[in-house]
Amino acid sequence: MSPNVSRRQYMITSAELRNKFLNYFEGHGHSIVPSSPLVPGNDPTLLFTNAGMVQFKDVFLGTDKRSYSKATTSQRCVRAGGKHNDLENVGYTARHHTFFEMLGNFSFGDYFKEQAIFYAWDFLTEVIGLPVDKLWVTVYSEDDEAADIWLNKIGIDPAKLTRISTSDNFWSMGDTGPCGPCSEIFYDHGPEIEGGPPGTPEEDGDRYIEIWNLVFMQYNRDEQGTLNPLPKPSVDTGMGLERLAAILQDVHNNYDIDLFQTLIKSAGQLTGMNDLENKSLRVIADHIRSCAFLVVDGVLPSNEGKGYVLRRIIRRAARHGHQLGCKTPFFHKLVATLDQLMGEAYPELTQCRDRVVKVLQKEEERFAETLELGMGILEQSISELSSNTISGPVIFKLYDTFGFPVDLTADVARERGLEIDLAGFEAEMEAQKTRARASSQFGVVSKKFNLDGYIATKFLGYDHNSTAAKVIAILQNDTLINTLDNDDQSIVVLDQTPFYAESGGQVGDTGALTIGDSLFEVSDTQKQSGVYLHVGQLRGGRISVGDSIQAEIDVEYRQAVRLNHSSTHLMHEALRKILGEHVQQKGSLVDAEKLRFDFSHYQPLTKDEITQIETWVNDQIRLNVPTSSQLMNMDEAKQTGAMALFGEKYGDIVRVLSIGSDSVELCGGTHVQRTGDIGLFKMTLETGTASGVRRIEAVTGHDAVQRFINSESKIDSAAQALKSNRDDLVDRIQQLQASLRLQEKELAALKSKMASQAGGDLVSQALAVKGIKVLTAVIEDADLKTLRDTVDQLKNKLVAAVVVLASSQDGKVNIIAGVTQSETSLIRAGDIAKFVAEQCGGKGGGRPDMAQAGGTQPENLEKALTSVAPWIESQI
RNA sequence: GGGGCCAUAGCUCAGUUGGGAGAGCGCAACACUGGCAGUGUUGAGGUCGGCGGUUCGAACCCGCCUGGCUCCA
Repeated sequence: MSPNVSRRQYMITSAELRNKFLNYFEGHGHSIVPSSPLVPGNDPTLLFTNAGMVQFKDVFLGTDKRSYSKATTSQRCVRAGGKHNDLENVGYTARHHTFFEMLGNFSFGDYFKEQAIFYAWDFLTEVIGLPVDKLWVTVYSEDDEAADIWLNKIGIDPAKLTRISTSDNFWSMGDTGPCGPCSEIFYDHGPEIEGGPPGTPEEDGDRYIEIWNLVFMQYNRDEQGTLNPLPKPSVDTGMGLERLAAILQDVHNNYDIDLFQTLIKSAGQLTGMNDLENKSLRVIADHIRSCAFLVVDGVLPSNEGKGYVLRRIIRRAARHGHQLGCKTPFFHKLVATLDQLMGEAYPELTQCRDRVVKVLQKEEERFAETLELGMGILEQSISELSSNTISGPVIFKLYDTFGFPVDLTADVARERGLEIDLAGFEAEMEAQKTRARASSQFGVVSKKFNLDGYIATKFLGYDHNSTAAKVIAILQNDTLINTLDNDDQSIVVLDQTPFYAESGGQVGDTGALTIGDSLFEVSDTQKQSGVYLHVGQLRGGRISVGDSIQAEIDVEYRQAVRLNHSSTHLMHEALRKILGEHVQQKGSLVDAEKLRFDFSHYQPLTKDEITQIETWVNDQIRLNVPTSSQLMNMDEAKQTGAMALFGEKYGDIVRVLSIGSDSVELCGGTHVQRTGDIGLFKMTLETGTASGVRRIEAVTGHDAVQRFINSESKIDSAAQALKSNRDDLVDRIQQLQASLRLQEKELAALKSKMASQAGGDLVSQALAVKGIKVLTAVIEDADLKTLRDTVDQLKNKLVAAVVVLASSQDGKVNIIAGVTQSETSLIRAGDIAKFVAEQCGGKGGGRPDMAQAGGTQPENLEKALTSVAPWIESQI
């Protein structure tokens, strides 16, 4: 194809462009490597994959080898948050995205500068036919080699080559390691758009857009900052698919390319928004890509780390839909469109499609509730605003209480032209952190002791309950002592021990250290850099450093802990089997009384799920299979498929524990020998601790049996008390409740009827005061509601009247005063009620036509009622 | 582990100086209609999550508990 072919002659789609790129480099001997997941496999410093080279990092560093020396990828990337890509901007600018695809070619010690530059130029000008005069090139100021290739081998116009001396054109992975100069290719969108060429003061304008960055890794920077030439220089390039597509489709804004337009159209249909230029549609179109792929790559919405980023993006999309008037979940429905657009290039999306839809929908539904609530509160706060700034406390409350993300508050503020007090918000946040820290005190051994010079304690507790050991050190009040002879809390360090120190959620052992008649009671065991700390008190005698003592754990206590710990593993497996593979341990506590397990799951467990889990675990117990543990290195452990905890640090040698038919986990804890030892497993609690995290507590063994016996006995007692049997118990209770309710209702009806009769008799007793009938009376044993009903009836019968009825019960007086509607302008019921109540030692109030009062002096009631008529006469 | 918010009719929710438990939808009966849809009339349906406290009086104020949500650690 000639370089001068007009772009307008054909329209290349994003998908075609992606293929053209990969095919071009495959044709030049590159291996097409699939995009790696968005969650980087072994790089904890990186939140998400944000460039094509991430999956090759170890190859560039030389610690990983591949079967190929040239590769090409279309890498999915996420950038959300951080200084380079503020989530707030996405959708409002032409080129900010949370998700984008990076096209790249890589040479691992194969070709270098000349070939890399040739490929780039050849692809741009020959394969996809960009006009030469539209391209602009930069090189690092000191990179004469690259400049020479551009000018003399490629033959570009010297006026269109800029030497840049800033770090923009010198790339490095970190403070040390591979680094080198870059050469960037820019595209000129034309003079009608503002901005100058790279290197000029106007370069930040939108006219010249960087499309391809070629990184030439040729140095290794050592710790002194010296650049040493690499024996095999490498190449890493990256080109944004969306930017390139925009150029080829003759549009200036990335959101105008085919891929986004299809998504925007879909989003428009789903939200009922016809204006396809609407910014919210762009936000949604952008966000569906990052959200869908994050879920594909195993991220679930949560309140921290990666999950929190995902949740914020989903919720931002949801809010923009909401803003368009779409009040029901819609976002997840876009997955279908996205799958059509990108499923072919990323088959993992198609595979996980149903799960992605489910996760997004769930989060949308959950957010819809808090959104509605939060928006209402925000609207109200804004309407009450005295300045043009939303205060820190208000932002914080929205965030803290309703989970209403700060960037959404900022969005709303921007739309209304309001400022937000971010500093105030941060202050509130800091206060909350301080509060949380202050109240989460650690146990006795919170302090770090200086234990340098002590060798790690030898742990014998997997096979022994007791052992002889030598006292290495004794600590009391944070100081080392030689001899312990008082009963203040102390810490004893031994050379070897059967005591398990708290770790992996399992509590430390308790027990005793003895020598002769001396006894040290161990109440807790902790460890610090391999040194075991036996925490406890001396109960007699004395213990000195150097003593040979007998260390013995509390066997019963440990056994209870073992049952709970092994059950935790079985339950973890059950959760994954029954709820799904997304279940991940978020926290675990195992002590002698119970086990507690926090895990990621997006909704409360149903009764049925709980039953299934309990059944599965108890089935495993009855299988009574032996457990096994093996020490092996990490690579071997991975091959066994053992489950490791994300974010947990493991040593080189790990302990792989198999329990029951399927559970294999890395675990240093103590466990039963056979599953049957557990005896019985029963869940006692299922609750939530944070968004997306559920907590289960359960009991096992003796405690579980005891619980069962207690429950049985309670059921029997209840059945007996209700003169029923176990099977009919629930029916019987419902029956009794129904009959009780019926009787209460009959009683109320009866009371009302009696009052009405009593009231009828009273009509004739009304006095006439200045044309108003005044009626006062005591109705014995009438409650407030009865009095009220009677007053209403009397008002109806007497037409223009004041009615005061009262009753006394239990040393208290109830008073109801009523005034017919037309007389309320003359006298108010509230005043009458107050007048009467005050004479009976009480207070009262209410509406003009009806008021209610009470007092504590029934003996004064008669007199007070008699005084009503003269009082009214004096008032009107 | 420490905070915050929420719980009112079958459903969605309203309910402020503490003083008569409400609306819409749904449900039932009746009327108009050949029938359905529809319309109208009437009605049933509530331990205001539970327990305790303050008060003459609590859906409302206070404390504890249960459940859900949410933030921090």
